[in-house]
Amino acid sequence: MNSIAPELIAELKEKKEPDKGLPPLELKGALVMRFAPNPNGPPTIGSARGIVVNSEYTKKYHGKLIIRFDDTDPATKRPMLEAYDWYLDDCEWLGAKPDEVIIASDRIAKYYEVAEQLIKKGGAYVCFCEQEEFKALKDAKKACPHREEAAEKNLGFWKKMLSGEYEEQEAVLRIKTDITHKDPAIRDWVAFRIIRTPHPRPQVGDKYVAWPLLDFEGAVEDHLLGTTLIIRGKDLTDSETRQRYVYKYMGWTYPETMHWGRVQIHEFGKLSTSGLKKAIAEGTYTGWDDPRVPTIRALRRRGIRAEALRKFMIDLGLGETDISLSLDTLYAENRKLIDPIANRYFFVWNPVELEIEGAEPKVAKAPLHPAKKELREIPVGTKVLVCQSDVDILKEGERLRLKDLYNIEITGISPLRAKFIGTDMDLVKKEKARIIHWAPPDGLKVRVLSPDGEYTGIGERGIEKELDKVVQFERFGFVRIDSVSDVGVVAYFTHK
RNA sequence: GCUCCGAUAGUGUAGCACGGCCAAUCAUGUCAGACUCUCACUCUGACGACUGGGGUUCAAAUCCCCAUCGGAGCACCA
Repeated sequence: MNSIAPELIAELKEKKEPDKGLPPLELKGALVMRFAPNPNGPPTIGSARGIVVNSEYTKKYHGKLIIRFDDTDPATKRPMLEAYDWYLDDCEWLGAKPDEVIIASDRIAKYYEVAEQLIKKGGAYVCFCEQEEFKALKDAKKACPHREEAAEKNLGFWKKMLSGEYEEQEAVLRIKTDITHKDPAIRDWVAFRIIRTPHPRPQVGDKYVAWPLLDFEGAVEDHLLGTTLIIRGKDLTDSETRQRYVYKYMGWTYPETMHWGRVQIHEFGKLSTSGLKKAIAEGTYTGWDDPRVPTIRALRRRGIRAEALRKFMIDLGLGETDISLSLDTLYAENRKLIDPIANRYFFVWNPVELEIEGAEPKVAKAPLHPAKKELREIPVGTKVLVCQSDVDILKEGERLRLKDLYNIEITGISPLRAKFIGTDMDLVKKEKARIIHWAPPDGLKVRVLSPDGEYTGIGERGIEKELDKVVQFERFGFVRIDSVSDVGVVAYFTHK
């Protein structure tokens, strides 16, 4: 076979190895995609999926990527002023710099225009029903009295809505769908409501009282922006059916859509943006980049590479099933990137002093990285620090190796004492003695902030030169050196 | 309750549009071993799945039906 038709073999192989990760797209024309967050908090790991998947497709198919801030709720999901920049910053970090940035609250007038046209076409009406009253009617597949009002009259009501003559809850603009639609979620949905709370953006402030809901704002924007493909969470699947009514009235073409299921991360559980906001305000977390928090900022601070996060997200694919995953895979991905470049250092947490008899002061030499020749030098006297967790399993008389230093025999547990017994590696090779790491008593104070708490101890000198770099604390894990000061070094735990 | 959607190893995923190349891919995980002056890395090996039941067919992970389980929407949130 190989000799008669090698190209067939190649073709078969190609079929067997389709695009790993994201499914290929069947495009009819140019690709325009958007990522549309509400900036009511910083981008989370969940946002990263949207950012990465959208950008991956637009990169692959030479499309256009738009980031659109859906910030049309000044009250319930109130936008956070800093978050706009955080999104742009994290997008850029993730290699997803958008071609265009749109802020919905700057474009309210455009939504008003469409609303007016819809009213004129008889596709929308101002409804004065109380919420429960309308729900009862809707559930019974019955129209409310306002539904049949003439377009002219509705136009008048609409103008009053805009000029602030109605209070909150008093009037809404509804899109006329099919009041008997088999799915109650579709029946005459709300497009605009009154909100008296000023918008946090000073450019907008109290300029408007009639605010569009997401389904309306998104419908208009996706048309205006020329979006050709929408990928979003499956919680928004019904939006498509609702929005299609607007598109039908206006004679627009609806974009293609794809949806993904909910993602839950084991390590973080069910943390909502509002829940996090509260926990931060209460001081449970130190901020939006606390290592225990599922934001992109936190991962960055911990030394996770954008490349690893991208691959992680792409490998998830686009399933509609809800998924529940562990960050282990992300860590494994990241480890592949940082292990070859991270320098190695000793860090002793919960240090215990160990006095060594018969040891001459010397300078220990250890490789900066196991694959490289460069050495780091650590001056040692007759005392070293070792981890409490190593001491816990130590027995008197045990012989062991202090890594890159020399061999000792334990002569006492408390206080901890040992005697120098040589430098020969045979102790490890023939006697299978344990090797533990250590630090000089006059080393650097180090604090490591990790998702499961804080570790404090002493690290060898040299760590202070690695500011902002990811290093490996041997037998501990990878950390990013976050700050270096007189009081010591602060590191953020990356992963094992 | 009404309306949609989904289900492949512990986890995530490929395969499903067009049934046979599938005793099912890849990654991660776990365990064992090799290497190593780290419990890291690397290498080797092992473990582990088509939700269940019917049907169609020579042939079903793939098509059809039912059941079960899971999720989403039914907001003047996004």
